[in-house]
Amino acid sequence: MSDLLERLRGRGWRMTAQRRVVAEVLDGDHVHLTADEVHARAVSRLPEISRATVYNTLGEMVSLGEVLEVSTDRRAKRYDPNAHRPHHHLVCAQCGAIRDVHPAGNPLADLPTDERYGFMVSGVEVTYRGICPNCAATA
Amino acid sequence: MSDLLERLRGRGWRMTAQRRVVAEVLDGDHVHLTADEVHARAVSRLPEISRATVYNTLGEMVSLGEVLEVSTDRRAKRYDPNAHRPHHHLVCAQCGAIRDVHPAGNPLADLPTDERYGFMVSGVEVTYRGICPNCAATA
DNA sequence: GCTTGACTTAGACATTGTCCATTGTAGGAT
DNA sequence: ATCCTACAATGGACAATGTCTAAGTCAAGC
Repeated sequence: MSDLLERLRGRGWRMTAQRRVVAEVLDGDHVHLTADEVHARAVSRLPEISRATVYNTLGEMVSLGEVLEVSTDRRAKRYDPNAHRPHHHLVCAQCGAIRDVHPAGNPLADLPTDERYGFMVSGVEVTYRGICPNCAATA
Repeated sequence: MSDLLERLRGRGWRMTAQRRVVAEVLDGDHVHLTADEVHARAVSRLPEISRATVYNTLGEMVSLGEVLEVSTDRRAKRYDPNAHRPHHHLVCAQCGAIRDVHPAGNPLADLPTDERYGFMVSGVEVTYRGICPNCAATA
C-alpha cells in the first residue's frame, strides 16, 4: 500500500508512529494537501501529534526528495507524494482543486540561450489554471 | 516615464500621492518587488504611507490587470508591472533573483484534451529555476 | 532491559496579509 | 476659490501560515 513508507524505511529513517501516520496520510495519486490538512488527518488517527512534528516531517520528506512542495495558490504550500514521476499541475481558480497533468513538449528546451541571462537552468514548473467541471456547473 | 501611472490615470483612478508613489516604485523592467519592499521604498518618498494602503493599492492594480501577482517563492507575493507583454519567470534558487523570459512554444497547446479532466483551461504559468551567474560565481 | 541520540511536544514567536473604524482628501459642483 | 461628498488612507487589531526552542520521550542497537 504505502510505497512512500517503504521508500522512507529503506533510507534508514527512524520509524515513529507520527512519521508513519504522516506518510500514510500523504499516500496516493492527485493528493495535494496543505500542512494543516495533513495535520488534521493525522490527528484523527493519532490525537496527540503536534503541528511542529507534521511540519518537520513534511520538510524532511521534501529534503529526501520523496515529496514535492507545490504552491498553486498563495495561501499555503501543498505536498505532493508523487515525486518520482515528473508532472505539472492543473488548478481550479475557483475551488482550488488540483490535478496532476503530463503535457507534451519540453519547456526547458523552449528557453533560448539568450533568454537565460547566464543562469544554470535546472528545472521548470508549469501551472495550468482554469475552472473545473464542478465549479463550471455550479456557476 | 511612468507608463503605468499614465494607464492608471486613464482609467479614471483617483490620483493620490500614495498611489502615485506606489506606481512609481513599481515601474520598470525585471521589477518584482514584494509588498513589503514596495512599502519600504514608498516610505522613503512619502514617510507616512501605511502598509494597508500599499496592500490595497497593489491589490487594485492587480484587479485592473495593470500589475501581475507572481509567487516564485512561498514567502511573499511579488508584483510585476510588466502585465501587458505575456512572459514567464526565471528564478535563482539561491538568492531569489528574478528575470522575465519569453520562451518559444505554447504550453497551452501542449496539454492534451484527455489531460484536462474537463477543466476549462484559461492560462498557464511557467517558472524556470536555476542558479544565477552571481551565485554560481560565489559558490 | 539499558543507553543514547534522535524525535516529539507545546507554545511562543515571526512573517505576511486582511479587516475595520476613523480621519483625510481629490475632484466635481457651486 | 470654496464646499461637499464619496472615495482613499491610516493604524492597529486580527488571522493564517510557518519556524524555533527547551524539555520530555522513545526507537533501535548493544
